[in-house]
Amino acid sequence: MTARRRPTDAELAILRVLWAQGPSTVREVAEEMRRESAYTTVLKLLQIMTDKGLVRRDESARSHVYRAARTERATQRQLVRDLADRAFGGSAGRLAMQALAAKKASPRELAEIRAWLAEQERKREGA
Amino acid sequence: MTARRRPTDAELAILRVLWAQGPSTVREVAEEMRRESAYTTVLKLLQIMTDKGLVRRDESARSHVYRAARTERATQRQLVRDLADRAFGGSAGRLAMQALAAKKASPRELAEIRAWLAEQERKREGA
DNA sequence: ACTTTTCTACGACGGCCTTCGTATAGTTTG
DNA sequence: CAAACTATACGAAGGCCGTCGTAGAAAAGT
Repeated sequence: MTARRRPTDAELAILRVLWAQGPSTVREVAEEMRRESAYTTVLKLLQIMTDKGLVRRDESARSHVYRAARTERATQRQLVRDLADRAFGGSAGRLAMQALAAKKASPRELAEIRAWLAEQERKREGA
Repeated sequence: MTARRRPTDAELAILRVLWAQGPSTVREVAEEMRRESAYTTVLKLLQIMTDKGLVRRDESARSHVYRAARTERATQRQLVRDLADRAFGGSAGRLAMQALAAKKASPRELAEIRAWLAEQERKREGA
């Protein structure tokens, strides 16, 4: 069974680059992170992440090309669920409330939430 | 400069007990966690957490009494902010959206969100 | 008093994370 | 071709985490 372990901080930092840039070589990732980590550190991490299944590696060229194995969204969901379990008694809803309370929302976010709310109510009526 | 580090998994598990039960002795915490950790493990963790400032210790009795140094709410906020930074480009709003998407909300949560939304709009009008 | 129980303190181990240096091999360039 | 460059692989070090055993003091029970 694939008991999913959550990505570590350094792994997440690399995934962020991969999501933003799309499939990349070690050099491309390292270049983007040159303030944070040396080239060989990024390489090593990517190798480990390959073993863990966090990224996929295309070895057809000499410079291997890495891509995230899971989408940003899927990973976010995993992390949210994980945090909900660890600190919110499993309630993603309470987590959401805290997140809202923590920050003023942009108009765009406000609109999204309004839309989401409307949909929830529609579902409720429908049922 | 209290560069706050986030509590580890085991530390958070202990904090959860402390928040739920209020100030407790090692035994009381360990009893609640007997499925997870041995007595001395809980003890050691609490000692480390004392050094880190995560809990406060009252040594006036032979059995020391520990209490969480920060409220559950404050810690939740910290964790939310941390996750937002690491996986949502710093946007707690986007984190909230993901959390909402991940789960059907209860009527109670729905009501809270409606209230929150109304308040946001009131603020916006006022400004 | 002595034995048993109940504490805290401490040390140590194994594991994982992150770091980077070095080795080695393939590629480009003068 | 030889030198310089660029890749991957690998090993090792240092740090923190979580685990628990053991020692030894204090208290309670008999």
